[in-house]
Amino acid sequence: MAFKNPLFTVDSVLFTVHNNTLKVLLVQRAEAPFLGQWALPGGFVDVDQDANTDATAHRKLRDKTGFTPQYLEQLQVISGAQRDPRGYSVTLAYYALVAHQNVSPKIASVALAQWIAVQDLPQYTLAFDHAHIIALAQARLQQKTLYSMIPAFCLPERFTIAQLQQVIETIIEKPIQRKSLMRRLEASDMFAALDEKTSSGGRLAQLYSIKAGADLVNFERNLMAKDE
Amino acid sequence: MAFKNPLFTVDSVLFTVHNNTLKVLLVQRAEAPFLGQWALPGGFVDVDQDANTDATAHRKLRDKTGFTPQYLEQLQVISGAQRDPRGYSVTLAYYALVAHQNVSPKIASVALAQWIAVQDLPQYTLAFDHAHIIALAQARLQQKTLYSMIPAFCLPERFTIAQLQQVIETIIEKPIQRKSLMRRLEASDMFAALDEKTSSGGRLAQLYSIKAGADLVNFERNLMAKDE
DNA sequence: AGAATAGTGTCTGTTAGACATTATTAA
DNA sequence: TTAATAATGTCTAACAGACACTATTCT
Repeated sequence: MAFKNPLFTVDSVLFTVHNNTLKVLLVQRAEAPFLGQWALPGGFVDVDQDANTDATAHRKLRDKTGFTPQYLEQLQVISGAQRDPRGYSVTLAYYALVAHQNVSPKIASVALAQWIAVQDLPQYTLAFDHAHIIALAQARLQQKTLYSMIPAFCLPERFTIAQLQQVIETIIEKPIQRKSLMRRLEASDMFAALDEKTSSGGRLAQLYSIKAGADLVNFERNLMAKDE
Repeated sequence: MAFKNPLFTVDSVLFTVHNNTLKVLLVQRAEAPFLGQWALPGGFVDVDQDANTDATAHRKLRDKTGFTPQYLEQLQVISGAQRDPRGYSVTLAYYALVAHQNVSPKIASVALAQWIAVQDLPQYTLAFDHAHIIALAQARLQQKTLYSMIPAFCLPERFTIAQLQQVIETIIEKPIQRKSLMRRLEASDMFAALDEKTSSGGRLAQLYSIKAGADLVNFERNLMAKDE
């Protein structure tokens, strides 16, 4: 076979929500090209270690955060001759979600990894076309938030409806009706109401958790069909 | 970098609808492994010819059909050590749509390519995990048919609502309401009513075509939310 | 006229949006 | 008691499903 095999890498856009801000995990590149610049965590498939590319994405994230994300899904492949100075490259991008407090301590200990607010990204120069990949991932996350409970994977194990609402509103950058959220939470059958409530300044709030082994439910309609 | 680069290939699941049957284009493999068996059209990226992997998919389909599909979209990456006897492999699968009469004559002249009804696939032994990839593509096509006009890309340039309805019902394997389809056709603004009608046994039917440069519209709800 | 197919009118069902009302807690 | 937050009740809006009805064409 006379074909030059293009470079194949796996990169992940790991999101979290903290302080009503959507953040993405970036690492400082330790080698050329783009040495020292911020980039998505990722790298080459290790054919001896990784059962498949999902395993590659998980392994690379674990190396940087010490943790496995609560949600991980393929985004898309980006490819071309110009996007990597080393030559023609093919990158499989994933996007992932994690609760902020799950990884926060670990991150702090790795000086080369850092959460950066998506809204601040214009102030950074990212390696490769990683800014573009993050934009694709954000758009996909926003879209999926309209028809699923995917934002629940940004929350700690026990959480309130108000917390879920906050995370959703942070992701889609629009307010939603609490009532609509409660209806969906009920209908999805993904969550269990715990025998516990939590104090929040007024009436105690019911705590929920994701049922063990619950699949992500897709609703038949989107929230917020209207533009504002 | 000490990593063995895995094999990277691009394969496409090209669908069409003919005689109320969903069909997929398969080609007979001309080389080992799986020599002579039916497989998806695809192959290696040619870094000198292909601007990106989309171009690879297009080129491979053009080689087999002489035509460019009306619609082409990434499906997902499938990877692992066991799926190709030559070793660890990574395949980017696309799915694509074309109007049957656009490629039919060309196919006939290429003995190595053939349309096979999806419902007949259990009778065939496909190369690699291509049967699995086709199943993934079919599921995605069905899902997307519920919230977009994607089936329009299986139709000739000028078509009637009845034809569109037939194609949709073939893809999702369920009947839909003609009225609902008309409402969506109107709302989507993707189609132009031509100054022409066509005879079909009764009242003449309005002909439509996809507006030049029209983007595929996504609706806010799915059709057929109910299971039957 | 009658059969066949195209297109419309309109009522129902479901679920999201809006927002008022009630419930519960801490200070 | 008051402020704050949680939860519910309920009306409206949008749009898909159902299906009757009208329109147009051919034989």
